[in-house]
Amino acid sequence: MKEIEGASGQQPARLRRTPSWLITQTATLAHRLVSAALVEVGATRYHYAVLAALEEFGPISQAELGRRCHIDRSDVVATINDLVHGRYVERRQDPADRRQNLITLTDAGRQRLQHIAGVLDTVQTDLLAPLTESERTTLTTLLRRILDHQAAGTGRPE
Amino acid sequence: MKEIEGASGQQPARLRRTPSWLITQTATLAHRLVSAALVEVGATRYHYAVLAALEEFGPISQAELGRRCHIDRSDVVATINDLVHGRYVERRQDPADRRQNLITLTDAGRQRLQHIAGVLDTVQTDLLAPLTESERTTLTTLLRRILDHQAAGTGRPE
DNA sequence: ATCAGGTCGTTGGTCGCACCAACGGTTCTG
DNA sequence: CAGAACCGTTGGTGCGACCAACGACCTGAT
Repeated sequence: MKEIEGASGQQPARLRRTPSWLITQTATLAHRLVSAALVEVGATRYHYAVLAALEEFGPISQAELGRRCHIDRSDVVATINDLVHGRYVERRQDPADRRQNLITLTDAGRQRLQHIAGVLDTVQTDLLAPLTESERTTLTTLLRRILDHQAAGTGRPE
Repeated sequence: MKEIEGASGQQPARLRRTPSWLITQTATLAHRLVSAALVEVGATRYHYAVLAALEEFGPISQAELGRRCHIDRSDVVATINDLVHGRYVERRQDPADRRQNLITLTDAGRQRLQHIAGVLDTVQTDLLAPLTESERTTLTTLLRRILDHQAAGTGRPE
């Protein structure tokens, strides 16, 4: 038998009061759920980000993809390799600027994105279960504020 | 010169609407800031967590430390090794149960914790700069709710 | 008293993510 | 035309989170 003793497993209060700790902790949790879900469909976070960017912005270069999704150029290469291999995107040299590759989303890619988005949506509702609808938007807003602030003002100019 | 062009670097809206994405994104940001700060004092997240737990709960076994801080047993080993090497904790076998090591915080360790906490505090205020005081507590509360819910109800019983 | 099953510390890996340095090819700019 | 800047690519680093397996040890049921 297991006997769930509630007395033992308590976290240090100091950690519970440290926002950055809570953020990374929550991220770890989200990470676990998202990863587990993505692994099942053979995808990765980078796949999702890149597909989403391509859907929204159309054919675009790898460097631009990296900038928009905050992914390192070198990691974009591997991601595109994967996606090309799965026929989700096409990579071809931009005739107008032979330094660049133009990445194009295929129909299969669009489907793929839809699929992954669905998977993530499921995880989302699971993760945010304890929050009301308005709380979720509040959380989203606060996080966005932090990110935008850091992107614009302090820190790197995105 | 750098010329901060604001027109190019926009993120896909799909990502901006995906909470789990925002969370991991924010975590990455927090991670970057925290790491940079911790590296300067030669510490790591695990160090902080372990020290905080020892301060709050007194002498305790490595397994228990792992449980309280959500750190894998094997990673606790390395962390304690580091801390022992820096004279911040002492590791000795529990005479009552020779399977366990009892980890004790030293005075230097207490100081160390204080120091690290100060560093993290600085990062915190930087990270949460765009939020008002009440917004910060809101954020903290929401994150806590998510974590507690997952720890208690769904998922693992902590 | 014994023995199976559980716990603990430890070793030795794996994997994803974020990042950096450097290279050749290309384009832009002075 | 020369140098600066940019692109894709290769190769490598480091942290954080995990997992499997081992010997030593404790405990409970028989």
